[in-house]
Amino acid sequence: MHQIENRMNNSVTLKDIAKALNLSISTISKSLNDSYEISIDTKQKVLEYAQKHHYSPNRLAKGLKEGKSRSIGVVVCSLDNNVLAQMLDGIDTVSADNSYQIIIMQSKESQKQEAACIELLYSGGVDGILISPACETVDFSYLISLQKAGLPVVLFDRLSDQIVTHKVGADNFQGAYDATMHLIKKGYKNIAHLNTNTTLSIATERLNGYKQALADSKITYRPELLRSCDYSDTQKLNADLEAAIQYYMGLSDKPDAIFTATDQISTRCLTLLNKLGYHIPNDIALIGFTNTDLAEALNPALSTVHQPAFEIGQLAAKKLISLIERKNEDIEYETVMLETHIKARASTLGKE
Amino acid sequence: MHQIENRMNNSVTLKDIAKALNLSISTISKSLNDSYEISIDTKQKVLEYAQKHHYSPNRLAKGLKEGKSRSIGVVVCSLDNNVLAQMLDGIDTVSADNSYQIIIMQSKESQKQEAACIELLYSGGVDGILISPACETVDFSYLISLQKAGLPVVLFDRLSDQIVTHKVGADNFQGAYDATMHLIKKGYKNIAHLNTNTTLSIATERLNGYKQALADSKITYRPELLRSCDYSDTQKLNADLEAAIQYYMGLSDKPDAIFTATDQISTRCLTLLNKLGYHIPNDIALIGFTNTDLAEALNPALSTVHQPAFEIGQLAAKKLISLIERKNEDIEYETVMLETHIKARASTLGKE
DNA sequence: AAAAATCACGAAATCGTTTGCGTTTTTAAA
DNA sequence: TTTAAAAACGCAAACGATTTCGTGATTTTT
Repeated sequence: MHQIENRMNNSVTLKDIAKALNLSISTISKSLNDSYEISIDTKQKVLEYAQKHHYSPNRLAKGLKEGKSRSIGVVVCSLDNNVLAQMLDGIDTVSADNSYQIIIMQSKESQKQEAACIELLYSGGVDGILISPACETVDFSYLISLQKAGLPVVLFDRLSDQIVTHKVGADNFQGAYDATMHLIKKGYKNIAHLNTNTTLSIATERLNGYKQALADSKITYRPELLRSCDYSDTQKLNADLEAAIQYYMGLSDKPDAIFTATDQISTRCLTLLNKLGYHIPNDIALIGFTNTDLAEALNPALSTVHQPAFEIGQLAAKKLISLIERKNEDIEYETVMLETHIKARASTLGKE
Repeated sequence: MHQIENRMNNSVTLKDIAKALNLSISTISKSLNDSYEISIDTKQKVLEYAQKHHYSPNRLAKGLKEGKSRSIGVVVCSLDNNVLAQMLDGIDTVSADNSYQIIIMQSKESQKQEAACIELLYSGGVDGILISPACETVDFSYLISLQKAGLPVVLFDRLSDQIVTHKVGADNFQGAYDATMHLIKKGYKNIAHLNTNTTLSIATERLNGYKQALADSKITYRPELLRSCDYSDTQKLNADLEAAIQYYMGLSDKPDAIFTATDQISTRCLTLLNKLGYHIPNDIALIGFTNTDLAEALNPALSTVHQPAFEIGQLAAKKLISLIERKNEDIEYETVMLETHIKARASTLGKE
């Protein structure tokens, strides 16, 4: 009874094959693993039987025995996110190529939930963790303790100085610099910047790029042109954005262009500007970070800073797998920032 | 040596706690599972020690023992897909609430790769599988054999008659019907339909809804207004779409509106129409299935058929979990089709 | 005070693998 | 022919958890 009830599924096990072929379990195992200890004849028989009966090793048992599960945990703030979806695609592609499964979990931007995800992944025996930290997350001590316990961790997308490991992201500073420079070259002088209210690397780096471009162009940075929006939920974000736009437009020295820092902010800002009746780019120009395929089709076509999301995912996964597969050697951790690309479109057509 | 090397990670095990507290492994296990066999004092001590040392049960071991892994396999054609991302979000939300992990795999629309995914998930000991089949997939026998072997399977998004189980999707027929009716009410008479070249349920149902709406409105269905585009890759899709549009516009009796069947087709069609210099909706109106948040911001704002993707994901996950958790009872399988919603915007403003 | 019941805990089997080592059989060398 | 060396295979422990059953110790009942 019990031994049948508790079977994971009806799949054949080594024991089944052993019984059927009148051999021992270890012989079966070794045959399937092509051990030198087993004769060719026996191997042949075993392999044949195994294929005929669709034997596939139980990953749980194998994982338990070997101390690894050939699975990678991925923690992101949300699945429903353009850029992240592309990164996940990249991660999955590389993982699949190396026969790793990925287990994706959502932090929903909550530090607490993120910790729960990591905890679950860890106890689930993942071989490593890929993480794009929640914007709430300031304390990396938990992750660090796991890392010290031997769990390979790689940061992607959103990076942090608080933990020493491989990190893969976009060159946000340069991207922001280029975007701002693009505006300046197009003749815009009063450039506003809409960012998040977080301390995320992507936020600060983009802000710094913006500032640097201004400085290099001898344009004085006007703090009143920087607005930060609540990133905790969509409702608040929209409200903050609308307030920011109204604020900008009410300024005596109005901005003539906006550089937006994230996907969400960029597209919503465009929507809101349209809704509030402002003409882009005549009333105000707009360029922003976003990876949407629809930039071209927007009203007007939106100039964007495009990041190589798929490639970031790929590289991050490669880095993690390399970490997993040579745990012993001591490695030099590196931070890779992939180039972004400016796609100039109608929303930054230029003055006059 | 070996017993340390092979440790999954440095996390504490029951054995560790047993040794530290000078108790047996079974006592520890029972304490943590709040067994009546253990005294309150002992439980207290064990619990305290466990918490202090961040004990968390090894999921592999637990899964192996119990014959289940508290994980759900999800197979989709792609991660980088708006609608699917929303569905995955829904799936994940419900799964997390019920402490299941989800393992997502991509079929990339390949039947072969899909089979490999399922195989991997099965041997990985998932407790059930959620699948939106690849468009190549015509043969469900493999999935059916696993199902017969006791693996709960639920179809979502793309449904099929070939397998008997719970199925959750959008009411595609009604959605298409409503979209076509919307066009008709707005005064359009020559309504073209752009669909995929697949035999997917979502494709045929939407086609049927389109036809029914025409029939109910006494408009004769003109087969020459139906075009199917290659869905295997983006390149071909774009080429086919452009050809289709040129074809439509070259017709002596040109269509005055297009109803597009999928997210990809809808947004690309809009982009292409703009690119080719046609004015929407003056030259031709457009309505299509898509869930993009950007419909409002497109040029022009795109009328859409919106499907409750998140809810579909949620419901599918609920159905699967119910299947997993009462395997024994015999269930009546049902197919649920959630309502879609027409969002009328500028791209179907109406004639004159 | 003796018998019975209850309580608190430990030993051991089990899930499906892998693997070091021992054992038997065959083959090669002395 | 005797001995040494491969070759081919089986035994058993181990991974970490759960669970059945058995066994002393304590408490309750008679």
